Amino acid sequence: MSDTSERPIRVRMAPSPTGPLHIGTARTSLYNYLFARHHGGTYVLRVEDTDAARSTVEHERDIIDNLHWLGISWDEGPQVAGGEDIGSFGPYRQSQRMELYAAEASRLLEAGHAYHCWCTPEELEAVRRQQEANREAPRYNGRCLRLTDADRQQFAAEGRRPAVRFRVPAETIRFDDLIRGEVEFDNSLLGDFVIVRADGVPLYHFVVVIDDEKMGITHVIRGEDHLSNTPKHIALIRALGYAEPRFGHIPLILNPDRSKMSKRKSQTAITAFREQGYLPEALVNFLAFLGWSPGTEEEIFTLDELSQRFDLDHVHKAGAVFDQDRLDHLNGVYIRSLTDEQLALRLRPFLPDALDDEAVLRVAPLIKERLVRLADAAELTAFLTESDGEVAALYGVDQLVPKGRTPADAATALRVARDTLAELDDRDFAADVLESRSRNAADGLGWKAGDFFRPLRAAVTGRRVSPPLFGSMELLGRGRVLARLDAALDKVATNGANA
RNA sequence: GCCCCCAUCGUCUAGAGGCCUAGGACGCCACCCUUUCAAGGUGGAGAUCACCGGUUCGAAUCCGGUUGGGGGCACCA
Repeated sequence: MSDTSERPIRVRMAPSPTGPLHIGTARTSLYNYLFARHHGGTYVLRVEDTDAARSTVEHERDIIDNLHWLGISWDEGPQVAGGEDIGSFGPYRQSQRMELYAAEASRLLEAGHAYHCWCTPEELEAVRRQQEANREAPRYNGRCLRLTDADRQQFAAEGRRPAVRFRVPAETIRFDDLIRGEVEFDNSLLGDFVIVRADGVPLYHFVVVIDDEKMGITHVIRGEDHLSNTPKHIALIRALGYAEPRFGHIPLILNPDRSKMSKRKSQTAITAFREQGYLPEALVNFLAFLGWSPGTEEEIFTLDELSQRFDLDHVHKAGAVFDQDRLDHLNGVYIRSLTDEQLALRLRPFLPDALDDEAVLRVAPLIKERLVRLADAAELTAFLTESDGEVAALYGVDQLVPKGRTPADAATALRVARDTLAELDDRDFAADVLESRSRNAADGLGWKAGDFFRPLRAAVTGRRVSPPLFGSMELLGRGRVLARLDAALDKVATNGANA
């Protein structure tokens, strides 16, 4: 067994384009990236698309785009947009490496480390069911290991095509996991597993081992769900005469019920987070802390800072529940750290075209402090673009009338505000003027501020998630504010009379 | 069923024998600030460190067991 510690560090991420970039894949990729950067190693992207039926170019696009979006870059990887592969260990798509896998399978076959299996899926299923009924471990019973040549000819004559099974040596496999320490498995408990399907497609456990060797991978950092697969990989590595890399298994990201995070129970696609307006900086910061900490009480880090601080010693062993509240908080922190100009730029794709760039820039500082996700901006600023009629439909009388007040009270507040506004001409119309006038009016009535401003807010914005009242009025313009006030007044009058 | 991994506030975590009557953050509650919503500030509730036993003068920290949780056992990755 060769010593990998002398080799230059090479790590990889190996996403499978059978779905959009998953939050767990993103986190594993991030850890590998940080590990490579921290140690000055090489970071490789390899696309695991052997399963042609489930892999799509759209998913590969999504994965690559979103990895870029997160700020994760790689030193070697597949060519995109008709370009060349980057790096000399390619091709970096497994679908382009099929001859290699076939050659290695033949090698194993010839050496007697693998054999043909003619069992049909139905036969296999029957055996499995029988084993379950007998409360035995579900594993291959080794039937095709004892076949005669006559049997084989018979199967071939029936038109059956054989799969290739790896003959797992009955031995104890030990390895020193980078995160979990010494781990030991008894491979005699394993059944011989398929490495090449009957249709000639090589399977994951097989190709991952071949590619990690051929690409010179020294450290395999992956999710804990692969811990029990590692003894299979090591057995394969030995049979093929490869160098054994170091393995490190990071804890899983969990659903709130502590099961492995899944699409069924949680939102897992990075694209979805992106579309909701999470900042990549926030997501990266959040993901890094799901299973790792710098060992101090600091918690806001950029990608570069993480690269400097990251090390496997501080990676946890226990799984971590994905905490949406915490992500939201972090996102707010990052949004607030943006300048108005930066925020406006990020906000642009989330706001309707009807708002021109200048309007977006004016809106940015108004909503910055209450923005959780960029997509929320659409709701916070909806009052700017909706027609007055549509806005009027959004609120009901109950929202116009504060608790403990009557419709008549609400009408008074609205009227005072409208009359105050009417005194101002367009030139004077400014938030600070309006604000001081309104406050005086509320004072004059001896009203609590909240009771006075609540009908105003509902009338002007018609929104539950409220932008700052006076800023909104200024953005809207005097004419439209007056119109909305009048509409609200009508509503209170008619509904109040009916009540 | 078999194998493996894990176990500090609801959640993310600090903690690698005495600094811990266990610290920070999110969330929650209260107050302050703002005569609006947030943001911000201050304070509070919240963990007998899963349980039992051992080692030690001393254990959240080391060892063993128990319980609980998770993962794996595909002609998916």
